[in-house]
This record gives sequence, C-alpha cells and structure tokens, in this order.
Amino acid sequence: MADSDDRGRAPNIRDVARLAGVSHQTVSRVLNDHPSIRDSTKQRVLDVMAELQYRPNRAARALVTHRSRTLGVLASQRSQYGPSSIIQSIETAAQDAGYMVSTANITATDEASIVAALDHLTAQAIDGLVIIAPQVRVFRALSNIDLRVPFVTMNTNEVADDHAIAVDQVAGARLATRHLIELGHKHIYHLAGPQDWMEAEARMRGFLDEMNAQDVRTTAPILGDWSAEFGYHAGRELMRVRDFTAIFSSNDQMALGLIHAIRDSGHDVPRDVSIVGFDDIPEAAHFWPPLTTVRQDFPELGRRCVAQLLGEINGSPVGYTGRIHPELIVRSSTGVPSF
Amino acid sequence: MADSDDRGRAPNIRDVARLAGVSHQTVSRVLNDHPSIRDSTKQRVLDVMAELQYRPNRAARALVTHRSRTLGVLASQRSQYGPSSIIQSIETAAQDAGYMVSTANITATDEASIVAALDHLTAQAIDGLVIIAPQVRVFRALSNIDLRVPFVTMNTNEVADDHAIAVDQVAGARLATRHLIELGHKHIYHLAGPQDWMEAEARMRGFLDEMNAQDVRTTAPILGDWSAEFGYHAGRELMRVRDFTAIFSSNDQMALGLIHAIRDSGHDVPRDVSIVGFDDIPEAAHFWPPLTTVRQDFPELGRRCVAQLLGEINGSPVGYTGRIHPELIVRSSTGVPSF
DNA sequence: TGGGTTAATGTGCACGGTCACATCCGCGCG
DNA sequence: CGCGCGGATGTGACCGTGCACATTAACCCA
Repeated sequence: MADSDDRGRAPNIRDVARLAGVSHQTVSRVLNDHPSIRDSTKQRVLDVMAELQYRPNRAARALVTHRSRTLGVLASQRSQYGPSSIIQSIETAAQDAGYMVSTANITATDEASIVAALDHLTAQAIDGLVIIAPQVRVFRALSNIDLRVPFVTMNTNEVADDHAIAVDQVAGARLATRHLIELGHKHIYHLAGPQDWMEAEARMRGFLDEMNAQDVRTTAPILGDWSAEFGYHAGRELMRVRDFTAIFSSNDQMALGLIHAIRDSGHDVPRDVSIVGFDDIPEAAHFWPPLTTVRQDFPELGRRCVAQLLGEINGSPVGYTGRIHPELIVRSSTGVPSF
Repeated sequence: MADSDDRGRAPNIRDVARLAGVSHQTVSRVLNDHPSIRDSTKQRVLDVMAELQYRPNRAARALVTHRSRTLGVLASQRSQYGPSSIIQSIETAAQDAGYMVSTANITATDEASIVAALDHLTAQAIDGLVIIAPQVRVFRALSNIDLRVPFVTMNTNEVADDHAIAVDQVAGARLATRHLIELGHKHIYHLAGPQDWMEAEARMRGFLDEMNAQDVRTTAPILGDWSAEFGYHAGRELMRVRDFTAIFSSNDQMALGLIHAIRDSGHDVPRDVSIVGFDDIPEAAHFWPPLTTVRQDFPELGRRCVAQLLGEINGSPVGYTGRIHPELIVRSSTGVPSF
C-alpha cells in the first residue's frame, strides 16, 4: 500500500517513466522529439502516456524554459468585423503552432487604459505580442514599457518597420478612389476613420494620393469613428449641401450609415450618390444597394503575424514577405454620376 | 563580485526578500495579501518590488497552486457580432478578476474538430471553461472528455442545468412574435438558426409558443445558418409564394438578407412584409429600413459567466441569479399588414 | 513568575518539467 | 587489444513560488 497511489493527482513524467521502465529524462526526450531515442523505447513510453492519459504540465515547462507558449493580442473594438476576424485568424494560426492566445482589450483611449492592458499582457509572460489596435497612442505607450518580447503590428507606414505586417491600405484606398474617378466622378468626399488609427490614416492617404494623381479636385476628408451611427449623421450633414456625387468611406459600417442618411434625405444610391466602403464585411453584399467595397485577406494576415512572431521567438526571423494586396469588389452602390 | 549579479535574469521573490531584509515567505505573504503582516514590513517589501520592477512568475505559481488563473472559451463563428461581443465581455470581466482568457475556435462542425478544440484548451490547464458555441454536438463531445474543471454555457433548456447562464431566448422570441401578432399579422414565418444551436432552438420554441398562445396558424420554420447570404436565398424562395405578411428572423444578419431579397423581388419592407430580427447589432439601426429587433445584454452575460465560474473555482458557487431578459427594439421594419 | 495564546516571521520541501553532465555499451580501427 | 567515439539512457540540480510546520516575540491572565 505504499506505492501505486493514484489519489486524484495527475500523472507526471516520473509516473510515466516508472511504468515504462525508463528514467524521467527519457520520457522528457520523447516529449521533445529528441533524435537519439530508440524507436522501441519511444513507443513504449507513448503507450504508457496514452494509458495514463498523461498531459504535460505547461506551467512546469514554462518555469524552466522561460517560454509560456502564449501570444498576446492587444485589441480594441473587437466586436467589430475587422478586428474580430483578425483575432480569429491569429488564434487559428497560433493553435496550429501549439501556442495559445491571450487577448487584452482597450476600452478607453486614454494612455492609462492602454498601459493597463499592456500590463495585463506582460504579466502573463507572453512570448510575443500582436497589436491590432494600431493607434498612435498605443505606440507611444509601447515605448514607455519595456516589453522584452517581440511584437508585430498592422503598421502601414512607408517607414520600414521590422514589426509591421503590412496590408497595403494605401493601395486599397487608391483602388476604391480610382474606381470612382473612372466612373466619371469629379466631386468625391472621403469619410475617414479616426486619425488616431494608422489604417484610417493610410486609407486617407491613399485617397488623397489617387485624387492628386488623377488631378481631381480634392476636398478635406471628414473624420469619423468607424460606426454606422457616425456615418448616418455625417451623411445628413453632407446632404444639406450636396456638392458631390460620390463618397469613399473608410469602412463598411460608416458606408451603411451614409446610405441610410442619403435615403432619409430623399435621395438614392447610386443614382444621386455613389458609395464605396472598405473591409467587405459579410453583410455588405446584402446592403441596399449591395456595397462596392475593398476586401482584405484577414486569414492571411493572421497567419503572417503568427509566422513572424514565432520566427523571432525561435531566433529564425521570417523576412519581409511583401505586402498583402486588397481587392476591389464592385457591386451596385457605385455608378456613373448623374450630373 | 560574488553577489549582486543581475545578468539579465528577472528578479524573483528571494531577490526581493534579500533587499528587503526579510524571508522569501514574507514576500510571498505580501503578494497574497496575507493578514498577519506588519504594515511597515509590507510597505518595505512593496518598495523593493517597485524598485526592482518585480513581477510574480505565473508559471511558478501555477505549478504549485495547480491554478493557472486562465479561463478557456470555446467559441465558433466568432467574427460574428454576438459571439465576439460575448467574448469581449468575458475577457473584460476576467481581466478585472486578474484572470486571463484563452480562446479556441471550432471551425468545422464535425466531432473531431470539437474534440481538438477542447483538447487545445484542456492542454492549457484552464481553471474554467465558457462555452459560447452551444451546439448539441459540443455537449456530446463534452461528455466524452473529462474536463475536470467547472464550465458554464449559454444553455436555454428548461431542464435545470447548473452550468447554464440563461438569457431568456424564449422570452425574447415571444416578444418579437407578439409584436407582429399585435400589429395584426396572421401569416408569419420564422427563419430559424441552425437547429444544432441551442439558441436557435430556443428562439424557435419561443416563436411557436407565442403563436400557439395567441392562436395564430403556424407554419413550419425555415432552418438557416445565421448568414445574410442564406437569408437572401430563403427570401427569394419565399417571395415566389408570398403567403405571409411577416417574418421573424432568428438573427439580424439573416433579416438583412431577407430584406434584400424582398426588395429584389420588387416588394417593400414593411409595406408588403414586416421583418423582425434578433441581436440588435450596431448596424441594425441603419438597415433600410431600420430593423425592429431584440436586444440582449451581452456585457451582463459575460460578467455572469465569469462570476459563476470564479465562484465554482473558489468553492463559493454563485447561485442561480435569474435569467437575463431581452428587450424589443421597435424600428421601421415592422408595420400593419397590407392585406 | 510561568504557561498558554496569538501575531509575525523563518525554514525546508514539493510542484513537474528541462538542462548539463555522467554513464554505459557496442563498434571500428590502428 | 586498448582506445576513441557516438548513440542511448540515467542522475542530480534547478527554475520561482506556496504550503506545512517551526520558531520567535509579545502579551495576557492566573
């Protein structure tokens, strides 16, 4: 009655070792795919593991290796389609690599809340960090905190940045703008996202670049907050003047609000105003009218984030793998101008 | 040169203890808010911690306490508004309690993929599990796996279930249905969600219950997949017969697809057909027409999930705190029937 | 004055892995 | 035949924390 006591305690490598007739170190080697283990021994150990339903203890492993096999994600607005899609794809890619993902959300925009979220993550002993709330403030906060781990972000600056996984937002915005110009629009507004967001800034820049390149008169963009609600109110305001025939919205939700406002003002899309969105949320195809928009490859984005991080963590950095190019999806919310 | 070597190694409680002139155990007590520590001692320790930028090592703590301070979330379709909102609220509540959250996503619907996701989570040594993909299959998979941790789910069965955090989906669906009946509709369809989902099943039941209670002729619900795309195709089919004046959709996205289809068929909402959705996604207010729908209190839901789990984990279970009652939001997609 | 009680702190070990190093064995070769 | 070598495995220490238990000081009351 001295041995073989399995009173609830989960089995550890020594239990496995004892039953397999080897040392705990041999079991550890099997776990880590060490090359010099005889096949017969390995199989015997694996059998015992299966029998005991052995599961390696991550905490113990993390304690000695100083690796938690956890990636952190700093997000904001994560109930929105873009962020949540990216998180999901990161999650999937990480899971495939045997990593877990811990997320922290920024609710307020003040620096204190950002620092708190970063604190929460660093307290988890994460091995790497993905920032999908690339607000300028976040970067400022980032520089005040010693992360001690590799991180990547959705940066879109031309400035070469080792941490940036780039979707070419500028190119996407130019695609959208060019589409409107080619239809014959001469008076185009841009409803931008919060300028605190790098994506918003990049899309706005793409818009302005293309307008200039095509020599079209540019008007100052309107700065929004990504929400349909804002799009609606901005639309109501704009329709009182009506000195334009098209609007390029920085995301689909604001585009939806715009359409709503235009119609509430007694006008029609695309007859009176053409609208282009950005993101191609699944609902965009069923807006009334179905929305012309720009699609981003979120799954690919997530995969690249994880690949880059794991590369850095394991000391074999993945080089700059080129930008991801968005795609213009033409539906019925755009047409030739009426005047 | 024998002591005071800080070659990159992160400080631990013994480092803190040495500098504070106490034992490592005293430091540990400060960390865990042990009552019998003299204030002066405690302050001295805290000062040293701040100076050293000491951070407790979670792995070491988890190793000895057998608690990872991590909650798992099993989700699916998490780029959709409902799931992602719940995840966010869970995340926030957990963060406030000093817990981290690890999510696993179910992509496929086969049992193998469910088991794989659960495996991924249990391998993380989670302390508790929230299941927000309450498909029937998940529960079947669940019974085959020995979780060994408390879990909660969004179950909505009448069957008293200790694990269920209940939003009264049935009541929400009845609210929506009653609204249509009170407007005078006699021929109402229901576009349900996948019956594999408990929410979908509960909303359908609410619909049928109310129809029976009000003695309205019931037609067999259509089984959808939550997507706007499906709503569109279902709508096109339905409009070929047109033996109804209202549709209650099990979520807002499908409702959007329905509206699109009705309009594509040359009809109008709500003039020819009234539509009610479920969820009140932020965009619903800006659909054309703005959607009448049922709102759920997601933040409260997340808080309750976490509260219940932490209660069970710490051995002081929170009792059944009553159901969360959804709210009907009346907008312009519903009106009196035209015939 | 002394024994009991409680508050405040210290001591050593356990948790479950990995790592560095030691050991053992069989084989080829000068 | 002895030596070196490399494959296969074992031994013991260590990672940073919390727990059980021991210890000390202080205080109270008979």
